[in-house]
Amino acid sequence: MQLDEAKRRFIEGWGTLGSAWGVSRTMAQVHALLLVSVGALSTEDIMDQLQISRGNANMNVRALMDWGIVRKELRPGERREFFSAEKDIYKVATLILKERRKRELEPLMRVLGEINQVEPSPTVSAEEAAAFTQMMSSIQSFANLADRTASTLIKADENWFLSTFMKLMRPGP
Amino acid sequence: MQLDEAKRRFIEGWGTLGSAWGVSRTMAQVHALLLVSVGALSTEDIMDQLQISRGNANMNVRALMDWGIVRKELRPGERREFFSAEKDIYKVATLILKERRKRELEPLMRVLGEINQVEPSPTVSAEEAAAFTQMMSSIQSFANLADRTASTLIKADENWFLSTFMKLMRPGP
DNA sequence: TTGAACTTTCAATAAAAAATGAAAGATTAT
DNA sequence: ATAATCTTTCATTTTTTATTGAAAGTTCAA
Repeated sequence: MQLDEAKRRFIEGWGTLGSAWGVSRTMAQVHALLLVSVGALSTEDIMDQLQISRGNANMNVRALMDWGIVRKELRPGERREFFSAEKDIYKVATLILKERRKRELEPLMRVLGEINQVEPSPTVSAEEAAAFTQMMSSIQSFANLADRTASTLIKADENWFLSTFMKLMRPGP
Repeated sequence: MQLDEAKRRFIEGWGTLGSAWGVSRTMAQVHALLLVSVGALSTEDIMDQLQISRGNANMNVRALMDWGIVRKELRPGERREFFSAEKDIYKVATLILKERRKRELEPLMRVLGEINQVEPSPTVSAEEAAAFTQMMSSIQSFANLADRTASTLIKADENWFLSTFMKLMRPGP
């Protein structure tokens, strides 16, 4: 396969994956494009290669910077900005984990904390209230597990990340 | 807080979480409703409680059954169907993991496998081709890690799931 | 200070995804 | 076989989300 064709396919596949995980297709494609580009790209480059508008390119590149997985690169004597992606895929995973934890896990835990005590009420059976409380507790415990696991992985360096996951996969003696 | 209000908030929160993870809001809400309901619910119950149409309720309940996290419950002498959710949250997590692995990880790995050899070409620098190949390899290695981790967790029983994650969080001596 | 080069914003538009509801399809009792 | 009851489908509509592009904003050199 030719390099261009391979890149095209990767960008498409990464976009599809992104949309399955709640990331907009274009944002994932911009990320993919930067991942497979050797140097940094300008907004214009991104517009050309993905056939998207200036506003769209700008918005998505900024979103990727918010996630911490794309950096702005300034060149002396150049007015315009260039962008490059973090190439270490374990670092990328860590940064994404960090951001999703903040954006999704934290709000969930807040809600769970707010609703875990239900007042006794004459119109509701004790059984029903108990079932609810138990379900909330078990979700809370799972969320806590996820939260602590995430924070451990986030703090860890890459080698530790890898080796710990390896242990998880093949629990040794 | 009253039980009804707490349920309402949970359903809303679960729906929001779902949409951040690429699951439609309504599908997540139907799941949440079944999670916090003591008995099984009929399609009509779901329509009433979530204020959605029959077609919508039916589609989402079937999707949840495809994921393996909701079961049909038939009652003797009743024509209509009732639905109930798997209440063990670790089991739910395992079933979701299993399905997402199949739907998203496998296609990604297939694409990566197809594009990892790029033909040498006179119009492309060796450096560029090498960078691409290296990036694809590193993503492949990460995908493999994720795949093997997922399959280990899927095969594991609940206690093992918990205890292994515990080890991951607090690596002991 | 002006204007050239670039970035950002945002109201309007387009595209994609989800929801509706009526009709068609099942299933069972009579 | 027919009717009653319930489920499924799917063309249409609605809602949500993403994209565009022109205008406004910024930065800097001259």
